[in-house]
Amino acid sequence: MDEFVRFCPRAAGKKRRDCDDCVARSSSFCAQLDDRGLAQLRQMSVPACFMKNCLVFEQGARQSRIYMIVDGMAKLYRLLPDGQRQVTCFLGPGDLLGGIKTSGESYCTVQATTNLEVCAFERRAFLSLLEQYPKLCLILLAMATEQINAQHDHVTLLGCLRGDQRLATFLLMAGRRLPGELDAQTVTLPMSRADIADYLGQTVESVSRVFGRFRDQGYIEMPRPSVVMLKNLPALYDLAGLEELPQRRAALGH
Amino acid sequence: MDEFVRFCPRAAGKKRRDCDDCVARSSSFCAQLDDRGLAQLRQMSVPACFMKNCLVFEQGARQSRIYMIVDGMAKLYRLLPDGQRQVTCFLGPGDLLGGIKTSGESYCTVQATTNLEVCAFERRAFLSLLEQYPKLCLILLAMATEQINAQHDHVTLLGCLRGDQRLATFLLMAGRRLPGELDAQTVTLPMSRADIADYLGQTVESVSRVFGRFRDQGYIEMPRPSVVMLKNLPALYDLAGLEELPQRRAALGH
DNA sequence: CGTGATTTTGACGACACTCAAATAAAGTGG
DNA sequence: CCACTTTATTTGAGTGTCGTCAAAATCACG
Repeated sequence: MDEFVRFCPRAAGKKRRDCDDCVARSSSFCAQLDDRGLAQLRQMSVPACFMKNCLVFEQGARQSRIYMIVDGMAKLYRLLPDGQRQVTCFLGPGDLLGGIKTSGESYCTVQATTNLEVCAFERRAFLSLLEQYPKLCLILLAMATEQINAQHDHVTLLGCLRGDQRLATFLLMAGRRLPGELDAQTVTLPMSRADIADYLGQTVESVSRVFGRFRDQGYIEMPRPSVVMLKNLPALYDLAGLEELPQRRAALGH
Repeated sequence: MDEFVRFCPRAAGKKRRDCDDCVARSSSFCAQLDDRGLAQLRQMSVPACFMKNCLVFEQGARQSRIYMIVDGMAKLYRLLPDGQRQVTCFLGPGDLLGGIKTSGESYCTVQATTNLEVCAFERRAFLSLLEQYPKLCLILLAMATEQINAQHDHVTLLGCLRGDQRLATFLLMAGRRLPGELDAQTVTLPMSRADIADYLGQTVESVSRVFGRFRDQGYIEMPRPSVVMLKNLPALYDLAGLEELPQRRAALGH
């Protein structure tokens, strides 16, 4: 446990959070374990902390641990040789960091977007638990499938949408995910404009311009850059375009 | 089995392929099963066929079957309400169609890019086999993780690269995957320009222009549009940019 | 060999990027 | 707590890339 404290001084004095108080207990794979399994999992887990901007994993490095986010947000990105960056996803409470890939090589860099509270597992111990609990494996498979769908969404966003449509989609996504009502009017963005830009495949300037246009059009208000109040949800949904699943048949080929 | 024949008349008279002759036997999850498991899997599987351009799954439809590609290529795509299309990936021999998601809802449309030979499983039977063979589940998890990585690559391609870089990446990818040597000079593209464009997030015209420029620059030769000879691999690799993993540290944040 | 679909090419316009500077916000030390 | 420094965000002007529309050339198929 000592080892983890260095990531976050505040972790030192902190009492361990009870599993029953943990978001993951109901939302993540923990929810599917029986009491014995949970006890086993808890025994092999260690609470840990990463400060904002801390690197959790680095692209190409071996990783011997797996983390589950308990609180905060992390971003996952790739760096290109020419210095460009692509943020592939933002992960929050209940999400796993480190994947399950056998090789143990990380193709992505994972960085704490906010201060991060996690539950840490030794990769090897976690894998052996997997073998004992086939059901757990199915759950991870379901989680992986969801991840794939999320990536498909992202690909579609990048491949098909204009800048304003991308940001509208992003804001609605953030509104649904972050604390607040479902009809969320106020969204607190835990990431910088640069993070958003690199997620949306655009430059900071372009993203900022769209923010400005949304403000001028009355779609949003921004008391601070990180606080966005969605004042015209219909307009944003209309822009986003990815939301409703099209029911019509493929008119292509055949 | 009757039912499957309608997809492809040619399947009717065809003798069942022996598992030992199947690409998947060595490359896909079949490789990891013991004799008993393979026998069980084989018993519950049915050979099937889809003709070129046939829809295997439709976006939003329930799917009661899972297919493994034995021969040919399929494309996976999403349709947007406005008619735009995003091809999220091309799948080949050894790849699974239909995912394992519990809901059984397909978020993507799957269409045969070439005539397709598959091995069909009832979803329910397949899932019960999963519970019997925990190891199989781990393999699927590994496959899913690979898919996620592939999607990350795609996201990065769409988010960071210019048109010429995208096509260069695509051609090299195709060269590595399709039949032919590793130093493949000649690539036979089994998909149309429209498919490539929708995969690369561009219009047919833009893609065609890049093809033309590559030809003019001597990077490639095209006896026919579907046959591309890579004449200057270094130049293409240089353009692609995604290939080499950057070893340098993140200079961001922290 | 003729027909229809795919692919290529051209001209023009819109969107997003680059570079540069101003403004606002956040962090630091007195 | 305030002035100062540093960083993040916004705004502006000019350019390049890619999309749109239209037409020609090529390819695939019967």
